[in-house]
Amino acid sequence: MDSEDRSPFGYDAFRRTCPSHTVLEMLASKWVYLTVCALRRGRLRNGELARKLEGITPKMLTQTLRMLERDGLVRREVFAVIPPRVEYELTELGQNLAGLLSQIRSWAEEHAPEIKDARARASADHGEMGAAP
Amino acid sequence: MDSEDRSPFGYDAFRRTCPSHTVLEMLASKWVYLTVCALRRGRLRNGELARKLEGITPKMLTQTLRMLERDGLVRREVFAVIPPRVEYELTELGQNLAGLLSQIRSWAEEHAPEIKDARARASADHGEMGAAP
DNA sequence: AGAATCACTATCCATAAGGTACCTATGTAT
DNA sequence: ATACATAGGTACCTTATGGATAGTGATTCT
Repeated sequence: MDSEDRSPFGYDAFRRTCPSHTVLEMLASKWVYLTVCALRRGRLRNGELARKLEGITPKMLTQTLRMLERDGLVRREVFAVIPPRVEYELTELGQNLAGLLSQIRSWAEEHAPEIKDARARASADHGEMGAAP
Repeated sequence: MDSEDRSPFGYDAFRRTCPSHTVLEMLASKWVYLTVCALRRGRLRNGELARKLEGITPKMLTQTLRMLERDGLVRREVFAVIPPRVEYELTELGQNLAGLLSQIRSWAEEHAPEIKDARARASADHGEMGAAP
């Protein structure tokens, strides 16, 4: 039965021409996850985001925010002052998504140890480079 | 307050050296989403997955499955027959995750129209190439 | 005999991620 | 007066990654 696989909306993310597939593609980015999670509890400025998202480069931050804005998940507000001030906040749609993405983040944090162990076991089974006494 | 941002597990996905950050990185792939969703209701063979995940290349399928296996989300079973028979199924950890990823998939399918509209509006505002009467 | 199934593997190329440097405009410090 | 800091970017370049194409070996189907 495939009926369980199809959403009741007529969209099917398994088909690469389906709009929902491109949505999934857009969500499949660690910076999207983290940016949306970071904005979850309120608006932030560019610099605040840059500090919160450890390791993000200005280019990736701008790119990610522009994409989220384009897709209607983030609202960008510019204040005409010097030095410039720009604030970002989630739209309603974005907040809706943020709930789910936060769950994924929590899952990642909760199960990180298990996965770390699994990886260690995998490289021990495979790599097998330790000099056994 | 940052307290709400930190999980009760001592892991913080915002820090790029945290194991949970690498877990998030691993999850940030459309093929991971779709593969885990596809295996949600039972074990499948390589070929069955290849047909279900429209557009995936054999390389990406193998790569994705190997990664999921390495991280303990998928179990791989080989039958020593000719022609070869290999089956994949979710581990308990994988099934646990599949619930969340299915929600993301449903969200993508449910909100695809809104996002499509937002994109159309964005390119209309920006592109602005239509000859206005 | 030739094609198809099956589960991969190897190779190449285009795209995307990522890093560094620089730009705008102002106020402040020296 | 020159230099620096702030803030929010853009431009340029290098390196990973994703994706396309073709091939492997053994067997069954037509």
